[in-house]
Amino acid sequence: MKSTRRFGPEDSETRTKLLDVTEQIMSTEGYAAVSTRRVAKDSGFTSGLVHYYFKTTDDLLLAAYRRTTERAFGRLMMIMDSDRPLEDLIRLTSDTTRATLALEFLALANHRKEIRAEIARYSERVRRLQAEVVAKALEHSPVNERALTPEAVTTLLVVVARGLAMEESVGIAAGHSQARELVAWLLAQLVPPLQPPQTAPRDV
Amino acid sequence: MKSTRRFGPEDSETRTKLLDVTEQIMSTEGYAAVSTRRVAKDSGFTSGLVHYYFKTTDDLLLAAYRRTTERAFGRLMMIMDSDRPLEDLIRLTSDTTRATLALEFLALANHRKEIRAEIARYSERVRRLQAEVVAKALEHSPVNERALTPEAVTTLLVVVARGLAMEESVGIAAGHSQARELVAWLLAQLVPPLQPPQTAPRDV
DNA sequence: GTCTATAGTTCGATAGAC
DNA sequence: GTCTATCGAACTATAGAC
Repeated sequence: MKSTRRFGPEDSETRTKLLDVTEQIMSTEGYAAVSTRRVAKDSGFTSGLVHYYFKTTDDLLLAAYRRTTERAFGRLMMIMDSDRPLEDLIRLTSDTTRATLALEFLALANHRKEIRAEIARYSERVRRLQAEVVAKALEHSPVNERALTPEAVTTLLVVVARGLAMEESVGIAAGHSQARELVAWLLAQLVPPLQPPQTAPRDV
Repeated sequence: MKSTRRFGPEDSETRTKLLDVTEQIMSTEGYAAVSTRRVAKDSGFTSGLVHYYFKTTDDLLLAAYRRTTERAFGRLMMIMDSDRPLEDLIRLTSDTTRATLALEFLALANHRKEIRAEIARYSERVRRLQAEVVAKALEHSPVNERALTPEAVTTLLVVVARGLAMEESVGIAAGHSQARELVAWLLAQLVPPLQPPQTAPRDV
C-alpha cells in the first residue's frame, strides 16, 4: 500500500512564500495559529499545496525555524567584523520582532517533543557563534577575572537582551532602562571606550 | 433579548479544580492547548460547566494568570524575611516549571490583546515587589556605584534567572553554568558572604 | 451546580484530477 | 505545481433540562 504522495523541492519560490507567511503568522498570532489552511489562505494557495511542500504542520514549523536560524548565523558572521561587536550583538538580540519569534520557538520546543531536540541543538550552535564574537571583542580586555569567560559574558548578554525585548514587546518596562544602564556600565569596565580613559579601569 | 446565561462564584472547589487543570495543560502543552472541552475532559466535568465558570476561554486563561501571580506575590512576601533573599529570589525565579508557565503567559500576552494590558500591569507589580526584596538585601552593601540601583539589579537577576530556566527546560545548556558562576561572583561583590572576607571587596 | 444538545468553525492529512 | 474533494476530529459558545 505505497502512498502516492509527493513533496516539493527546497529551492522553490512558492516554498519561500509559504515560509514567509508562516513566520508572519507566528509573529503576530503565535505558532499555534499556524495551520496549513491558514497559511494557505494568507498566501493565496490551498492547503493541499502546503502539504505538498511540508508533509505535516510540524515540518512547516521546523522549516521556518531552520530558516530563521540560518539567517541568524549570517548576521552573526557580519558582526564578527564590526568594530563594536558587543554593541552590535546586543542591538541584534534586542530586536523585538526577532525576540518575539525566539519566544515562539522556545514555546514550540517546550510542547513538541519531535522538534525540541533540533531546536536545542541549533540554539546551542548559535550560542557558540555568539561566543566567538564576544571572545574576539574581549581579546584585549584589561580585566582579568576567573569567572569572566567569553561564554559567561555571552550567555549573560544574550539572555538579558532577549529577555528585556520579550518583555518590552508586551509592554513590560519596569526596571528596563536601569538594567540596560547597568549592563552598559559593566561592559565599559570590560572593554574600554574607543577613547581610553585617563585612569586605568579597575578589576570588575 | 436578555441572555439566560449564568456564571459561577469565585470561591468554588470546582472552579479551583478547573484552574488546576488549566495550569497543568499550559505547562505541558502550552496555552494554545487549553480549550474548554479539553479542560472539561481532564477534570471530569463537561465543557458546558467550564463555560458556566468562565464565560470564554480567554477568561479562563486570564483567571489562571491572576491566580499564578497572586501566588507569586505570596512567595515574594515570604522571601522578604529570609536571611539570604537574593539567593532565594534567584532560586525561585530559576524554577523551570514556573519559568515555563511564565513563558506561556508572555506568549499569550503577545497574541491576545485583551489580556495583554492586564498581564503587563500585573507583571510590573511583581517586579516592583521583587525590587523591594533586592533593595532590602542591598541595604548594607559596601559597593557604591551610580548604575547599581536595586531596580537594575532586580531586573538583571530576574531576567537572567528566568531566561536560563526557560532555555534549560528545552535542553539548551550552552554557557549556562558559566553564566551562573559569573552572576554569583558579581553578587558576592555586592553582598559580602556571611563570614566577611579579610580584605574589603573592591568596587564592582 | 451540572449535564445534554446543538449550530457553526476550523483543522490535518490524504487521494486524485488537472 | 496546483487545486478539489473528502473524512474525521476538535473547537466555541449558547440554550435549556435536570
